[in-house]
Amino acid sequence: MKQKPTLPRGTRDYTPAMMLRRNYIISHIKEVFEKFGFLPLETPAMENLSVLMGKYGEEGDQLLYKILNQGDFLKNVQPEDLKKGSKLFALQIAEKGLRYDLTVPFARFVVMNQHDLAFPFKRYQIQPVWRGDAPQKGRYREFYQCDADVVGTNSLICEAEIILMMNEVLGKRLGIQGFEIKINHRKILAGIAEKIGAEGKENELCVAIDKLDKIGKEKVEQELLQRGFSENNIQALQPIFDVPANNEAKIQFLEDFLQNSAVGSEGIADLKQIFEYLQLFDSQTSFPVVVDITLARGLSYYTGAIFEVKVKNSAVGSISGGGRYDNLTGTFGLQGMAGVGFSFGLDRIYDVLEEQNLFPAQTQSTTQMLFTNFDKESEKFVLPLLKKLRDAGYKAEIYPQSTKLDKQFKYADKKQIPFVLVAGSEEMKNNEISVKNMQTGEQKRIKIENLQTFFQEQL
RNA sequence: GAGAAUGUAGCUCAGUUGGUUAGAGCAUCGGUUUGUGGCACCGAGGGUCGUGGGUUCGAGUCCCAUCUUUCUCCCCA
Repeated sequence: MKQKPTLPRGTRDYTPAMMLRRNYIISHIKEVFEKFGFLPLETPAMENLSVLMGKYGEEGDQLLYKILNQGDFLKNVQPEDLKKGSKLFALQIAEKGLRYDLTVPFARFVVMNQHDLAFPFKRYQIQPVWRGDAPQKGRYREFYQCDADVVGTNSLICEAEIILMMNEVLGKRLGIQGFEIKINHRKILAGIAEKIGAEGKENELCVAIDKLDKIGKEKVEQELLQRGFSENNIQALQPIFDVPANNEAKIQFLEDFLQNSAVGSEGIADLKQIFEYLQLFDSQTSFPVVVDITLARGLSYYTGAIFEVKVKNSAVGSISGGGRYDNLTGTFGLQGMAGVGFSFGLDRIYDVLEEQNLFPAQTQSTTQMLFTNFDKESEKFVLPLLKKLRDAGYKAEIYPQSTKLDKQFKYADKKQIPFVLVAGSEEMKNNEISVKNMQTGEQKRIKIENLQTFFQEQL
Protein backbone atom coordinates (compact mmCIF):
# COMPACT_ATOMS: atom_id res chain seq x y z
CA MET A 1 0.00 0.00 0.00
CA LYS A 2 2.71 2.40 1.00
CA GLN A 3 4.34 3.74 -2.13
CA LYS A 4 7.35 5.94 -2.41
CA PRO A 5 6.50 9.34 -3.80
CA THR A 6 8.46 10.18 -6.91
CA LEU A 7 8.85 13.03 -9.35
CA PRO A 8 8.66 12.69 -13.12
CA ARG A 9 12.12 12.38 -14.53
CA GLY A 10 13.77 15.68 -15.37
CA THR A 11 11.58 17.75 -13.07
CA ARG A 12 12.36 19.10 -9.62
CA ASP A 13 10.85 20.90 -6.67
CA TYR A 14 11.99 24.40 -5.90
CA THR A 15 12.30 24.48 -2.12
CA PRO A 16 11.48 27.65 -0.16
CA ALA A 17 15.20 28.34 0.19
CA MET A 18 15.64 28.04 -3.57
CA MET A 19 12.51 30.05 -4.32
CA LEU A 20 13.69 32.99 -2.24
CA ARG A 21 16.86 33.04 -4.29
CA ARG A 22 15.08 32.56 -7.60
CA ASN A 23 12.66 35.35 -6.75
CA TYR A 24 15.62 37.56 -5.96
CA ILE A 25 16.98 37.01 -9.47
CA ILE A 26 13.57 37.26 -11.13
CA SER A 27 12.66 40.49 -9.38
CA HIS A 28 15.78 42.18 -10.76
CA ILE A 29 15.12 40.85 -14.23
CA LYS A 30 11.50 42.06 -14.12
CA GLU A 31 12.42 45.47 -12.82
CA VAL A 32 14.96 45.99 -15.57
CA PHE A 33 12.64 44.72 -18.30
CA GLU A 34 9.94 47.09 -17.13
CA LYS A 35 12.38 49.94 -16.83
CA PHE A 36 13.06 49.52 -20.53
CA GLY A 37 9.38 49.52 -21.41
CA PHE A 38 8.69 45.80 -21.66
CA LEU A 39 5.33 44.60 -20.37
CA PRO A 40 4.55 41.23 -18.85
CA LEU A 41 2.79 38.54 -20.84
CA GLU A 42 1.73 35.04 -19.87
CA THR A 43 0.39 32.39 -22.20
CA PRO A 44 -1.20 29.02 -21.36
CA ALA A 45 0.96 26.02 -20.51
CA MET A 46 -0.80 24.16 -23.28
CA GLU A 47 -1.19 25.17 -26.88
CA ASN A 48 -2.90 23.49 -29.78
CA LEU A 49 -0.47 21.12 -31.44
CA SER A 50 -1.19 22.82 -34.76
CA VAL A 51 0.51 25.91 -33.32
CA LEU A 52 3.53 24.03 -32.01
CA MET A 53 4.18 21.38 -34.67
CA GLY A 54 6.68 22.06 -37.38
CA LYS A 55 8.28 25.04 -35.66
CA TYR A 56 11.25 23.32 -34.08
CA GLY A 57 12.32 20.93 -36.79
CA GLU A 58 11.70 17.22 -36.84
CA GLU A 59 13.58 16.64 -33.61
CA GLY A 60 11.62 19.34 -31.89
CA ASP A 61 8.32 17.70 -32.84
CA GLN A 62 9.60 14.51 -31.23
CA LEU A 63 10.37 16.35 -28.00
CA LEU A 64 6.95 18.00 -27.75
CA TYR A 65 4.82 16.78 -24.89
CA LYS A 66 1.43 15.84 -26.23
CA ILE A 67 -1.70 15.88 -24.15
CA LEU A 68 -4.20 13.07 -24.53
CA ASN A 69 -7.64 14.34 -25.53
CA GLN A 70 -10.16 14.63 -22.73
CA GLY A 71 -12.93 12.08 -22.50
CA ASP A 72 -13.07 9.02 -24.69
CA PHE A 73 -10.10 9.71 -26.86
CA LEU A 74 -10.57 6.40 -28.69
CA LYS A 75 -14.14 7.17 -29.74
CA ASN A 76 -13.40 7.81 -33.40
CA VAL A 77 -10.40 5.56 -33.70
CA GLN A 78 -10.52 2.57 -36.02
CA PRO A 79 -8.29 -0.48 -35.61
CA GLU A 80 -6.50 0.31 -38.87
CA ASP A 81 -5.54 3.78 -37.57
CA LEU A 82 -2.96 2.06 -35.40
CA LYS A 83 -1.14 0.97 -38.51
CA LYS A 84 -0.36 4.59 -39.39
CA GLY A 85 2.47 4.47 -36.89
CA SER A 86 2.74 6.06 -33.48
CA LYS A 87 3.63 9.55 -34.75
CA LEU A 88 0.52 9.99 -36.86
CA PHE A 89 -1.67 8.09 -34.45
CA ALA A 90 -0.57 10.37 -31.62
CA LEU A 91 -1.96 13.35 -33.48
CA GLN A 92 -5.30 11.62 -33.78
CA ILE A 93 -5.74 11.21 -30.04
CA ALA A 94 -3.92 14.36 -28.92
CA GLU A 95 -4.67 17.82 -30.18
CA LYS A 96 -2.92 19.83 -27.47
CA GLY A 97 0.66 19.95 -26.24
CA LEU A 98 2.81 21.66 -23.63
CA ARG A 99 4.69 24.73 -24.77
CA TYR A 100 8.23 24.04 -25.90
CA ASP A 101 9.52 27.60 -25.71
CA LEU A 102 8.11 31.09 -25.22
CA THR A 103 8.83 32.42 -28.68
CA VAL A 104 6.25 30.47 -30.67
CA PRO A 105 3.39 31.17 -28.23
CA PHE A 106 4.46 34.81 -28.37
CA ALA A 107 4.32 34.80 -32.17
CA ARG A 108 0.88 33.21 -31.96
CA PHE A 109 -0.22 35.91 -29.54
CA VAL A 110 1.07 38.71 -31.75
CA VAL A 111 -0.77 37.38 -34.79
CA MET A 112 -4.02 36.87 -32.88
CA ASN A 113 -3.89 40.35 -31.40
CA GLN A 114 -2.20 42.24 -34.21
CA HIS A 115 -4.97 44.82 -34.47
CA ASP A 116 -4.97 45.71 -30.79
CA LEU A 117 -1.28 45.86 -30.05
CA ALA A 118 0.80 49.01 -30.05
CA PHE A 119 3.76 48.38 -32.31
CA PRO A 120 6.64 48.14 -31.78
CA PHE A 121 5.34 45.68 -29.24
CA LYS A 122 7.61 44.90 -26.29
CA ARG A 123 6.82 42.08 -23.93
CA TYR A 124 8.63 39.97 -21.41
CA GLN A 125 7.58 36.52 -20.34
CA ILE A 126 8.90 34.37 -17.50
CA GLN A 127 7.33 30.92 -17.54
CA PRO A 128 8.25 27.25 -17.57
CA VAL A 129 8.60 25.29 -20.79
CA TRP A 130 8.66 21.52 -21.33
CA ARG A 131 10.77 19.30 -23.51
CA GLY A 132 10.70 15.52 -23.61
CA ASP A 133 14.45 15.39 -23.90
CA ALA A 134 16.76 13.00 -22.06
CA PRO A 135 17.66 14.85 -18.86
CA GLN A 136 21.32 15.45 -18.11
CA LYS A 137 23.45 17.58 -15.87
CA GLY A 138 21.86 21.04 -15.88
CA ARG A 139 19.22 19.93 -18.35
CA TYR A 140 15.64 19.37 -17.36
CA ARG A 141 12.34 18.43 -18.90
CA GLU A 142 10.72 21.39 -17.19
CA PHE A 143 12.66 24.62 -16.95
CA TYR A 144 12.07 28.35 -16.95
CA GLN A 145 12.78 30.83 -19.67
CA CYS A 146 12.88 34.60 -19.18
CA ASP A 147 12.33 36.14 -22.59
CA ALA A 148 12.08 39.74 -23.70
CA ASP A 149 11.30 40.63 -27.30
CA VAL A 150 10.47 43.69 -29.38
CA VAL A 151 8.58 43.09 -32.60
CA GLY A 152 7.72 45.50 -35.33
CA THR A 153 10.95 47.44 -35.65
CA ASN A 154 14.31 47.24 -37.38
CA SER A 155 15.93 49.82 -35.16
CA LEU A 156 19.31 48.86 -33.83
CA ILE A 157 18.60 50.90 -30.72
CA CYS A 158 16.92 47.69 -29.53
CA GLU A 159 20.17 45.75 -29.88
CA ALA A 160 22.02 48.41 -27.93
CA GLU A 161 19.32 48.29 -25.25
CA ILE A 162 19.67 44.55 -24.96
CA ILE A 163 23.32 45.06 -24.11
CA LEU A 164 22.35 47.71 -21.57
CA MET A 165 19.84 45.34 -19.94
CA MET A 166 22.27 42.44 -19.83
CA ASN A 167 24.87 44.67 -18.24
CA GLU A 168 22.46 46.12 -15.71
CA VAL A 169 20.96 42.81 -14.57
CA LEU A 170 24.07 40.66 -14.56
CA GLY A 171 26.69 43.21 -13.63
CA LYS A 172 25.22 46.17 -11.80
CA ARG A 173 22.44 44.39 -9.94
CA LEU A 174 23.48 40.79 -9.42
CA GLY A 175 27.18 41.61 -9.26
CA ILE A 176 28.43 38.79 -11.47
CA GLN A 177 32.15 39.00 -12.08
CA GLY A 178 33.95 38.30 -15.33
CA PHE A 179 31.04 37.95 -17.72
CA GLU A 180 31.37 38.72 -21.41
CA ILE A 181 28.66 39.76 -23.84
CA LYS A 182 29.60 38.17 -27.14
CA ILE A 183 28.13 39.64 -30.25
CA ASN A 184 28.15 38.56 -33.86
CA HIS A 185 25.97 38.99 -36.92
CA ARG A 186 24.39 36.39 -39.16
CA LYS A 187 25.15 38.54 -42.18
CA ILE A 188 28.82 38.55 -41.29
CA LEU A 189 28.71 34.77 -41.21
CA ALA A 190 26.89 34.78 -44.54
CA GLY A 191 29.51 37.17 -45.90
CA ILE A 192 32.30 34.87 -44.79
CA ALA A 193 30.60 31.93 -46.46
CA GLU A 194 30.26 33.95 -49.63
CA LYS A 195 33.84 35.15 -49.46
CA ILE A 196 35.31 31.67 -49.16
CA GLY A 197 33.22 30.43 -52.06
CA ALA A 198 30.72 28.45 -50.08
CA GLU A 199 27.75 30.72 -50.58
CA GLY A 200 24.51 29.66 -48.92
CA LYS A 201 26.26 27.15 -46.74
CA GLU A 202 26.54 29.48 -43.77
CA ASN A 203 24.35 27.23 -41.64
CA GLU A 204 26.82 24.37 -41.92
CA LEU A 205 29.66 26.84 -41.51
CA CYS A 206 28.03 28.18 -38.35
CA VAL A 207 27.55 24.79 -36.77
CA ALA A 208 31.21 23.93 -37.28
CA ILE A 209 32.66 27.34 -36.46
CA ASP A 210 30.55 27.50 -33.30
CA LYS A 211 32.71 24.72 -31.87
CA LEU A 212 36.01 26.47 -32.49
CA ASP A 213 36.73 27.34 -28.87
CA LYS A 214 35.52 23.91 -27.77
CA ILE A 215 37.31 21.49 -30.11
CA GLY A 216 39.98 23.62 -31.79
CA LYS A 217 40.91 24.58 -35.31
CA GLU A 218 42.01 21.13 -36.57
CA LYS A 219 38.77 19.43 -35.61
CA VAL A 220 36.71 22.26 -37.07
CA GLU A 221 38.52 21.86 -40.39
CA GLN A 222 37.86 18.12 -40.28
CA GLU A 223 34.20 18.73 -39.63
CA LEU A 224 34.00 21.26 -42.47
CA LEU A 225 35.44 18.68 -44.85
CA GLN A 226 32.86 16.18 -43.68
CA ARG A 227 30.13 18.73 -44.24
CA GLY A 228 31.12 19.10 -47.85
CA PHE A 229 33.44 22.10 -47.82
CA SER A 230 36.38 21.93 -50.20
CA GLU A 231 40.08 22.36 -49.43
CA ASN A 232 39.86 25.67 -51.26
CA ASN A 233 37.03 26.85 -49.01
CA ILE A 234 39.04 26.01 -45.95
CA GLN A 235 42.14 27.63 -47.40
CA ALA A 236 40.22 30.86 -47.97
CA LEU A 237 38.91 30.66 -44.44
CA GLN A 238 42.38 30.73 -42.86
CA PRO A 239 42.53 34.48 -42.07
CA ILE A 240 39.44 34.01 -39.93
CA PHE A 241 41.31 31.73 -37.54
CA ASP A 242 43.54 34.55 -36.38
CA VAL A 243 41.52 37.71 -36.30
CA PRO A 244 42.71 40.47 -33.98
CA ALA A 245 41.41 40.32 -30.41
CA ASN A 246 40.47 43.96 -29.97
CA ASN A 247 36.93 44.90 -31.08
CA GLU A 248 37.85 47.86 -33.26
CA ALA A 249 40.69 46.04 -34.94
CA LYS A 250 38.43 43.07 -35.47
CA ILE A 251 35.77 45.18 -37.14
CA GLN A 252 38.41 46.85 -39.26
CA PHE A 253 39.75 43.46 -40.28
CA LEU A 254 36.29 42.17 -41.16
CA GLU A 255 35.52 45.31 -43.13
CA ASP A 256 38.54 44.61 -45.30
CA PHE A 257 37.98 40.89 -45.50
CA LEU A 258 34.33 41.31 -46.49
CA GLN A 259 34.57 44.44 -48.63
CA ASN A 260 33.36 42.64 -51.76
CA SER A 261 30.45 41.02 -50.01
CA ALA A 262 27.24 43.01 -49.88
CA VAL A 263 25.66 41.01 -47.05
CA GLY A 264 28.89 40.92 -45.09
CA SER A 265 29.20 44.69 -45.29
CA GLU A 266 25.65 45.12 -44.07
CA GLY A 267 26.47 43.02 -41.04
CA ILE A 268 29.53 45.09 -40.28
CA ALA A 269 27.55 48.31 -40.66
CA ASP A 270 24.98 47.02 -38.17
CA LEU A 271 27.63 46.18 -35.58
CA LYS A 272 29.22 49.60 -35.99
CA GLN A 273 25.83 51.24 -35.54
CA ILE A 274 25.15 49.23 -32.39
CA PHE A 275 28.47 50.31 -30.89
CA GLU A 276 27.69 53.89 -31.81
CA TYR A 277 24.36 53.74 -30.01
CA LEU A 278 26.07 52.28 -26.96
CA GLN A 279 28.44 55.24 -27.00
CA LEU A 280 25.50 57.64 -27.15
CA PHE A 281 23.70 55.94 -24.30
CA ASP A 282 26.72 56.01 -22.07
CA SER A 283 30.14 57.18 -23.08
CA GLN A 284 31.53 56.65 -19.58
CA THR A 285 31.01 52.92 -19.19
CA SER A 286 33.02 50.42 -21.15
CA PHE A 287 30.62 47.55 -21.64
CA PRO A 288 32.03 44.01 -21.58
CA VAL A 289 31.08 43.45 -25.21
CA VAL A 290 33.27 41.27 -27.40
CA VAL A 291 32.84 40.77 -31.12
CA ASP A 292 33.19 37.02 -31.63
CA ILE A 293 32.91 35.61 -35.12
CA THR A 294 32.85 32.06 -33.79
CA LEU A 295 29.51 32.79 -32.17
CA ALA A 296 26.79 31.22 -34.31
CA ARG A 297 23.89 30.10 -32.08
CA GLY A 298 21.90 27.12 -33.19
CA LEU A 299 18.57 28.75 -33.78
CA SER A 300 18.02 29.05 -37.47
CA TYR A 301 15.49 31.87 -37.38
CA TYR A 302 18.08 34.49 -36.42
CA THR A 303 18.95 36.78 -39.31
CA GLY A 304 20.77 39.76 -37.78
CA ALA A 305 22.83 40.45 -34.70
CA ILE A 306 23.24 37.57 -32.27
CA PHE A 307 24.24 37.63 -28.62
CA GLU A 308 25.49 35.31 -25.98
CA VAL A 309 26.74 35.95 -22.45
CA LYS A 310 29.37 33.75 -20.90
CA VAL A 311 31.14 33.86 -17.57
CA LYS A 312 34.89 33.49 -17.85
CA ASN A 313 36.52 30.71 -15.81
CA SER A 314 33.19 29.10 -15.00
CA ALA A 315 31.87 25.64 -15.76
CA VAL A 316 28.41 27.15 -16.22
CA GLY A 317 27.70 27.65 -19.91
CA SER A 318 26.04 30.68 -21.44
CA ILE A 319 23.73 32.56 -19.07
CA SER A 320 21.92 34.73 -21.60
CA GLY A 321 21.51 34.95 -25.34
CA GLY A 322 19.39 36.20 -28.17
CA GLY A 323 19.30 37.77 -31.58
CA ARG A 324 17.38 39.50 -34.34
CA TYR A 325 14.94 37.76 -36.62
CA ASP A 326 13.24 39.03 -39.77
CA ASN A 327 10.10 37.05 -39.81
CA LEU A 328 8.78 35.81 -36.49
CA THR A 329 5.14 35.44 -37.43
CA GLY A 330 5.45 34.29 -41.02
CA THR A 331 4.25 30.76 -40.35
CA PHE A 332 1.05 32.18 -38.92
CA GLY A 333 0.40 34.26 -42.00
CA LEU A 334 1.62 37.65 -40.79
CA GLN A 335 4.58 38.60 -42.97
CA GLY A 336 7.42 40.98 -42.36
CA MET A 337 7.20 41.17 -38.59
CA ALA A 338 10.83 41.75 -37.66
CA GLY A 339 12.08 41.87 -34.15
CA VAL A 340 14.83 41.16 -31.71
CA GLY A 341 14.76 39.23 -28.48
CA PHE A 342 16.86 37.67 -25.83
CA SER A 343 16.51 35.62 -22.72
CA PHE A 344 18.17 35.07 -19.37
CA GLY A 345 19.00 31.53 -18.26
CA LEU A 346 17.53 31.55 -14.80
CA ASP A 347 18.97 28.26 -13.60
CA ARG A 348 22.42 29.04 -14.87
CA ILE A 349 22.43 32.52 -13.37
CA TYR A 350 21.46 30.82 -10.11
CA ASP A 351 24.45 28.53 -10.39
CA VAL A 352 26.81 31.41 -11.12
CA LEU A 353 25.55 33.43 -8.15
CA GLU A 354 26.08 30.39 -5.97
CA GLU A 355 29.54 29.83 -7.44
CA GLN A 356 30.54 33.44 -6.83
CA ASN A 357 28.77 33.55 -3.48
CA LEU A 358 26.63 36.53 -4.45
CA PHE A 359 23.27 35.79 -2.84
CA PRO A 360 22.54 38.33 -0.12
CA ALA A 361 21.94 36.93 3.36
CA GLN A 362 18.33 38.07 3.38
CA THR A 363 17.49 35.59 0.65
CA GLN A 364 17.71 32.90 3.34
CA SER A 365 14.54 33.81 5.17
CA THR A 366 11.72 36.28 5.20
CA THR A 367 10.21 36.23 8.69
CA GLN A 368 11.79 38.88 10.86
CA MET A 369 10.41 37.96 14.27
CA LEU A 370 8.74 35.04 16.00
CA PHE A 371 6.49 35.24 19.04
CA THR A 372 6.72 32.16 21.21
CA ASN A 373 3.59 30.61 22.60
CA PHE A 374 3.33 29.68 26.29
CA ASP A 375 -0.34 29.33 26.99
CA LYS A 376 -3.73 31.00 26.53
CA GLU A 377 -2.70 33.90 28.76
CA SER A 378 0.35 34.75 26.69
CA GLU A 379 -1.65 34.45 23.48
CA LYS A 380 -3.97 37.17 24.78
CA PHE A 381 -1.00 39.33 25.56
CA VAL A 382 0.90 38.73 22.37
CA LEU A 383 -1.64 38.62 19.54
CA PRO A 384 -2.42 42.37 19.61
CA LEU A 385 1.31 43.07 19.54
CA LEU A 386 1.75 40.78 16.57
CA LYS A 387 -1.01 42.57 14.69
CA LYS A 388 0.60 45.93 15.43
CA LEU A 389 3.99 44.88 14.19
CA ARG A 390 2.50 43.45 11.02
CA ASP A 391 0.57 46.67 10.45
CA ALA A 392 3.83 48.52 10.86
CA GLY A 393 5.15 46.46 7.93
CA TYR A 394 7.18 43.79 9.69
CA LYS A 395 7.08 40.15 8.71
CA ALA A 396 6.14 38.48 11.94
CA GLU A 397 4.61 35.21 13.06
CA ILE A 398 3.57 33.39 16.20
CA TYR A 399 4.27 29.77 16.94
CA PRO A 400 0.69 28.60 16.66
CA GLN A 401 0.60 26.01 19.46
CA SER A 402 2.12 26.09 22.88
CA THR A 403 4.88 23.56 23.21
CA LYS A 404 8.23 23.50 24.87
CA LEU A 405 10.19 26.65 24.24
CA ASP A 406 13.05 24.47 23.15
CA LYS A 407 11.05 23.41 20.16
CA GLN A 408 9.94 26.92 19.32
CA PHE A 409 13.48 28.20 19.40
CA LYS A 410 14.61 25.39 17.16
CA TYR A 411 11.90 26.38 14.73
CA ALA A 412 13.17 29.96 14.71
CA ASP A 413 16.70 28.76 14.28
CA LYS A 414 15.82 26.57 11.34
CA LYS A 415 13.88 29.32 9.62
CA GLN A 416 16.70 31.73 10.39
CA ILE A 417 14.37 34.19 12.03
CA PRO A 418 16.56 36.90 13.54
CA PHE A 419 14.43 37.80 16.59
CA VAL A 420 12.42 35.69 19.03
CA LEU A 421 9.98 37.37 21.40
CA VAL A 422 9.10 35.62 24.65
CA ALA A 423 6.28 36.73 26.93
CA GLY A 424 5.64 34.59 30.02
CA SER A 425 4.14 35.52 33.33
CA GLU A 426 7.29 37.39 34.35
CA GLU A 427 7.20 39.71 31.39
CA MET A 428 3.44 40.16 31.31
CA LYS A 429 3.45 41.27 34.91
CA ASN A 430 5.68 44.21 33.98
CA ASN A 431 4.11 44.87 30.60
CA GLU A 432 7.36 43.80 28.99
CA ILE A 433 8.53 41.27 26.47
CA SER A 434 11.86 39.50 26.16
CA VAL A 435 13.50 39.94 22.79
CA LYS A 436 16.29 37.61 21.88
CA ASN A 437 18.66 38.36 19.03
CA MET A 438 19.32 34.94 17.55
CA GLN A 439 22.58 35.89 15.95
CA THR A 440 24.30 37.41 18.97
CA GLY A 441 22.37 35.43 21.58
CA GLU A 442 21.72 38.68 23.41
CA GLN A 443 18.39 39.01 25.20
CA LYS A 444 16.66 42.14 26.45
CA ARG A 445 13.44 43.02 28.26
CA ILE A 446 11.58 45.71 26.36
CA LYS A 447 8.51 47.67 27.43
CA ILE A 448 5.81 46.85 24.92
CA GLU A 449 5.27 50.48 24.07
CA ASN A 450 8.93 50.68 23.04
CA LEU A 451 8.82 47.57 20.85
CA GLN A 452 8.37 49.37 17.55
CA THR A 453 11.12 51.87 18.15
CA PHE A 454 13.37 48.99 19.19
CA PHE A 455 12.82 47.25 15.87
CA GLN A 456 13.17 50.47 13.95
CA GLU A 457 16.71 50.63 15.29
CA GLN A 458 17.45 46.96 14.80
CA LEU A 459 16.00 46.25 11.37
C1' G B 1 19.33 7.16 -31.16
C1' A B 2 24.69 5.03 -29.28
C1' G B 3 27.76 3.93 -24.99
C1' A B 4 29.01 3.52 -19.51
C1' A B 5 27.59 3.19 -14.57
C1' U B 6 23.93 2.97 -10.51
C1' G B 7 19.95 1.11 -7.08
C1' U B 8 20.88 -1.10 0.78
C1' A B 9 16.97 3.54 6.64
C1' G B 10 13.91 10.15 5.12
C1' C B 11 19.21 11.70 2.98
C1' U B 12 24.63 10.29 1.94
C1' C B 13 26.83 5.80 1.86
C1' A B 14 29.60 1.03 4.15
C1' G B 15 28.63 -4.21 3.91
C1' U B 16 35.07 -9.06 3.27
C1' U B 17 36.07 -15.37 -0.80
C1' G B 18 28.03 -16.20 -0.47
C1' G B 19 27.27 -17.83 6.27
C1' U B 20 23.11 -16.24 12.46
C1' U B 21 19.04 -10.98 14.57
C1' A B 22 22.00 -5.86 7.59
C1' G B 23 25.60 -1.20 9.80
C1' A B 24 27.47 4.16 10.14
C1' G B 25 26.98 9.46 9.65
C1' C B 26 23.31 13.14 8.99
C1' A B 27 18.08 13.98 9.81
C1' U B 28 13.72 12.80 13.13
C1' C B 29 11.81 11.90 18.12
C1' G B 30 12.83 11.54 23.52
C1' G B 31 16.22 12.67 27.69
C1' U B 32 20.42 15.53 30.35
C1' U B 33 17.52 21.29 30.81
C1' U B 34 8.68 20.96 33.20
C1' G B 35 11.05 29.55 30.31
C1' U B 36 15.52 29.57 25.58
C1' G B 37 18.15 27.57 19.41
C1' G B 38 23.25 26.53 17.44
C1' C B 39 27.51 22.82 20.84
C1' A B 40 28.05 18.23 23.68
C1' C B 41 26.55 13.58 25.86
C1' C B 42 22.81 9.44 26.47
C1' G B 43 18.77 6.78 24.28
C1' A B 44 14.78 5.43 20.70
C1' G B 45 12.13 4.68 16.22
C1' G B 46 12.98 3.69 11.14
C1' G B 47 15.05 -1.28 5.99
C1' U B 48 10.26 -7.47 2.31
C1' C B 49 18.66 -4.65 0.40
C1' G B 50 14.65 -1.50 -7.04
C1' U B 51 11.39 -5.68 -9.09
C1' G B 52 10.79 -10.74 -11.05
C1' G B 53 13.06 -15.28 -11.84
C1' G B 54 17.36 -18.66 -11.27
C1' U B 55 21.94 -21.15 -8.86
C1' U B 56 22.77 -22.82 -3.65
C1' C B 57 21.83 -26.24 2.48
C1' G B 58 22.09 -20.75 2.65
C1' A B 59 21.92 -14.62 -1.68
C1' G B 60 22.42 -7.54 0.03
C1' U B 61 26.65 -10.44 -2.18
C1' C B 62 26.73 -14.96 -7.93
C1' C B 63 23.69 -15.50 -12.91
C1' C B 64 19.53 -13.82 -16.29
C1' A B 65 15.66 -10.48 -17.30
C1' U B 66 13.24 -5.97 -16.29
C1' C B 67 12.58 -1.14 -14.35
C1' U B 68 14.80 3.38 -12.14
C1' U B 69 18.27 7.05 -11.69
C1' U B 70 22.94 9.24 -13.23
C1' C B 71 26.88 10.36 -16.67
C1' U B 72 29.19 10.74 -21.82
C1' C B 73 28.20 11.46 -27.26
C1' C B 74 24.36 13.94 -30.45
C1' C B 75 21.30 18.21 -29.73
C1' C B 76 19.82 22.01 -26.80
C1' A B 77 18.52 26.31 -22.32
